[in-house]
Amino acid sequence: MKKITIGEAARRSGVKVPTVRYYESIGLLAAPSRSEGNQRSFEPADISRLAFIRHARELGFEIEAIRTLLTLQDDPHQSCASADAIAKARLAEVEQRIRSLMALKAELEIMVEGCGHGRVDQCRVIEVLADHDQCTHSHH
Amino acid sequence: MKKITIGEAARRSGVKVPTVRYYESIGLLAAPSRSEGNQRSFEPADISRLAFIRHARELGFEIEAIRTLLTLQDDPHQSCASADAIAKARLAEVEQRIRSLMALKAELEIMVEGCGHGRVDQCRVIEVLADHDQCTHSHH
DNA sequence: CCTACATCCTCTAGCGACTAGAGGTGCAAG
DNA sequence: CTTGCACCTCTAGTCGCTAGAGGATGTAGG
Repeated sequence: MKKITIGEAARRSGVKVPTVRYYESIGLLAAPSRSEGNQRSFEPADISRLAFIRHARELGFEIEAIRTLLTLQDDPHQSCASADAIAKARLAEVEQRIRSLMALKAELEIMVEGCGHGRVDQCRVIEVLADHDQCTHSHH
Repeated sequence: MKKITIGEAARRSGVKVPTVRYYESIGLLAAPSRSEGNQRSFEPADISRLAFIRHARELGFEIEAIRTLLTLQDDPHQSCASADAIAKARLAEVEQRIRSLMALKAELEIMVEGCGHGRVDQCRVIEVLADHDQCTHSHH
C-alpha cells in the first residue's frame, strides 16, 4: 500500500493539516503508523473518517457528539437510536437559532433603516442599543 | 450620591458580576472609583453603559465593534456613518448565517426523516455524514 | 462586641475548537 | 549538494467569558 502523508490526507479530506493532528491528539482519529523518518502514514479509512468528521463539523455537531456518532459507525449492529437523537437535538438547536436570528435581523433592519446618516445624536443605531425598551421583540 | 456596588450594577444592567470586571479589565468600561475597603463604586452612567454593551452583545456584535460603537456614543457630534456601517455589516452576517442554517436544517431534516430507527448500518444519519455527495445542497 | 454570612477582592486556569509560530528534521528535484 | 517544501513537536494565543482558590469587607442579628 502506498503511504498517505498528512498533507495528502488533509487535501483529500478537506481537513487542515494542524486540525488532523489536533483530532489525533484528542483521540477522535487513531494515531496512524509512522514512516522511518517519523512521519505519519494514513490509510484510506482514515480519510473517510476525517471526511465524516469534517461533514459533521460543518453541520455544527460538537466534537463530543461526533465522538458518539463515530463509535456508532464503528459498530454497525448497534441501534441507531442515539444517532437519531443526536441529529434531532441538533435540528432543534438549528431551528431555535434560526428563530433567534430572524428576530435579530428584524431589529437590525429597523436600526439600519432608521439611520438618518447624520450625526450620532440622531442615530437610531446607537439609540436602540442604548435603550432596550425600543426593541420590537423581547427575544433576548 | 449613593454607592452602587458591583452586585447592584450587575443586577440592574443584566451583566454578570465577573463579566463586569472582565469588561473593566479590557477597557470597555472605565475603572470606577473605590470605597475605603477597595470595593468598586459605580455611577448610574456605568449602568447605562453596561446595558448598552449587553444589548449589543445580545445582538451578536463583537467586542471590538462595541468598542467602536461606544466611542461614537461618547462623542455625539461625530457622523454616524461608522455606526451605520457596523450595523449593516452585522445585518449581512446575520442574513448569511440564516441562509446557511436553513440549508443545514433541510439537510438535518432529510437525515432524521430517513432514519428507520433500526440498526446503524441502515441509518441515514450515519450514511449521510459519511458521504458528503448525498447532500442535497452543496452549501458547505 | 461578636459571630455568621453574603458579598466583595485578586489571581490563575479552563472552556471549545482550533490556529499561529518557533525551532528543528525529512525528503525529492535539479 | 543544495534548495526548498513538507513534515515533526511543543507552546501559546484566539474569543468572551466562567469557575475556583484564598482572602478581605460589609451587614444583620444576638
